[in-house]
Amino acid sequence: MTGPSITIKDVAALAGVSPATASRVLSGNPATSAESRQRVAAAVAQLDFHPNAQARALRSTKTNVIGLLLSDVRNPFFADLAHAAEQAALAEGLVTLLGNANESIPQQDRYLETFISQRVDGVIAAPQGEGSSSLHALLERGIPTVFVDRTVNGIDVPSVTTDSDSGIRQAVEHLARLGHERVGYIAGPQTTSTGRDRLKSFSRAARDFGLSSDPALTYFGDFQSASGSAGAHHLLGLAQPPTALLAADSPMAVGALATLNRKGLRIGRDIALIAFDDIEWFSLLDPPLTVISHDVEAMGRAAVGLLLEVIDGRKPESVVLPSELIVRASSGTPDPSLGQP
Amino acid sequence: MTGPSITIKDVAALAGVSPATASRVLSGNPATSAESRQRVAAAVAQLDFHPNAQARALRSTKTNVIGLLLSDVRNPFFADLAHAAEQAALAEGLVTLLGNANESIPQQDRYLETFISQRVDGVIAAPQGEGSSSLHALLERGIPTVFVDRTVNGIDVPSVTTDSDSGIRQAVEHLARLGHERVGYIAGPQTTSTGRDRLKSFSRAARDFGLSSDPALTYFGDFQSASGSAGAHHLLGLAQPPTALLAADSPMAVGALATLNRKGLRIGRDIALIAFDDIEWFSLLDPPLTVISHDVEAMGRAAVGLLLEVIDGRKPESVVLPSELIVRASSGTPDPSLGQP
DNA sequence: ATACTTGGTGGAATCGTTTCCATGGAATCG
DNA sequence: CGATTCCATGGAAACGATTCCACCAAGTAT
Repeated sequence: MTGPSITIKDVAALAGVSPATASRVLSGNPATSAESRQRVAAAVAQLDFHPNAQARALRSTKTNVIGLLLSDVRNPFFADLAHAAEQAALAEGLVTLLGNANESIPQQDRYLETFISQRVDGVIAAPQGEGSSSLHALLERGIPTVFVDRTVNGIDVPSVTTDSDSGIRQAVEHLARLGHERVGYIAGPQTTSTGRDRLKSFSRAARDFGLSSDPALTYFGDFQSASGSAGAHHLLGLAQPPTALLAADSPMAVGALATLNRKGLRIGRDIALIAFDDIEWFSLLDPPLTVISHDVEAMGRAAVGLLLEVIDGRKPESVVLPSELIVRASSGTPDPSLGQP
Repeated sequence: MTGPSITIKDVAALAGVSPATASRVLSGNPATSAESRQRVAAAVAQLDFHPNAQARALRSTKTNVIGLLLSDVRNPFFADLAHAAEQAALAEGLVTLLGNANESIPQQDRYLETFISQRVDGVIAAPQGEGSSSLHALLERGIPTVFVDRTVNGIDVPSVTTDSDSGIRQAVEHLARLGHERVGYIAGPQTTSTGRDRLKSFSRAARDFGLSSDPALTYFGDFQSASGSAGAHHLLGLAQPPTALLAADSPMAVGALATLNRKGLRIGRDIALIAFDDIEWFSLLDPPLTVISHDVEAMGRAAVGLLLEVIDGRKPESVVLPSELIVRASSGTPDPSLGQP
């Protein structure tokens, strides 16, 4: 069906030059005559030649491929991030090898091994857990790496993260002002830096603004929607249930929302709900959801920018992007009749 | 920083065998002694050897990489599809190179060229428009290709698509039963097969069930949310506005939803809304959205299955998956006071 | 015993590029 | 006008794996 594929030798032969010259023309090497350039270009067009990226990479040790490792594209936050990073990379002439770790360390390792074997020029990762062995293998090989969204303790690579603290603090203050005293927190997994940081911020803010610091008000989820449902269910079943819920990411907020709806609670009246991560349609819900928002697009772009610097051999500073509260109708005044059994 | 990388020769030397034998051990060739296997394995572990995928692919003409070309990962439908396909591929030992065409033909071509250069083992594509030049280049090279979600007229490759007709017909019948006569349709771009097929199904069903076939009731969007907003705005501004809206994909439905909310219309009472594509949180809206649902997970798996068959040199039959209406509260009885200026 | 498989092995060619090095001609300089 | 630089070029050696081919030792059939 498919004959022997056309190589640079065929192009060179047709153009009447040597493969070396053809290669120089193709790579834009200035040491070429106008004549050669023109003839090679014509031959390339005529043969519809596509250089073999494997052979090229083998010789030049540059693949123009980067690896993007994240948890789950189905999470809108990561989908936005993937889109932003991929588009930014494309603008720099890099294509993206996508790895979905599915919040699973073995699968993360699987993809990191693949990235190493593929000799990617660099890796952008939202790492799981505490430095897996493959993560160390990556760094020991000196493969340029940046972290995005999350970091790993004790691994010093440039990162672009969100300053969750400011947004969470605003959210807690907002709830406190409205008179909430018991706020349930659906936390992310404590094996991720974002999970830990956001919980810490929440606890500190709760203390600072005089909210209950009852540990029973914290439920540990896994950043996926089912755990948000379970968390809301659990928290509302407490002897002293919270009057407001704060979820550490959007899928868990969606899960919590489902539970609240199922229980017939009126959001924004019977109970307040705030989500970390803004998603386009959160503002379309009834009531619209109060959220802690951050600029995911900027995060993706920044990650690619940092990675390019690392590839260039520099050691860029990490970037921390702000977060802020966007108040909508889902966070209302607590109902005094609640929480009084 | 990073020394000369370790090659199979280093492994062979350490194991006291030839590179040929080491290679055989690594690729599971049975013509190896237990002794060699054991020694090579030990050397690989000790050196933390990762074979160079480029060199391997160059010689063996298999990359174990497939290209996945789709429109936009931010569209939950494609995110689900990407996730399903990627996981299914991974289970077969293939990694996925992701290309986001962004509903743009030049960008689609850019990625297809990349896939060709990367010598991917196969391509799963949700194609834009009518066979671009790069799409033909792909097929002329005999690169195994399957279409997913969409097809292209005149290009005969196996595909896995949704039978939109059944779902749309059910939706139209449902609306007709409720007494709706003027149903606005927010169509997808007519440069995609899904855009065309769904419009055709809608028109036919509208005629069959006695709905108005006023062409003004069809608005042509581009499968992205902004066009859904614009479409709803336009349709509601007609002299005889529709009492129900059907959007051909979920982002456009979200856009329409935003417009309806902004106009203060009560969905399910003042106006009915149905979306093609079910999204987890559509059932969480107030009111929950009536949708035409199909199994995206199955679609992704089927696409990988077909691709593997094509790679194996077979010529599999295309797969058509069913769609069905899921009635929720957003599709209600038309308000008789509407549409009577 | 001789011939003939069998199974493991190593040497060397090969995949398609890039890049080092040498070369030859034209242009520039003293 | 001869010597030097400059530039475009081609030949050939890499890059790191796989795989063809020949080989040798040991086992089996004659």
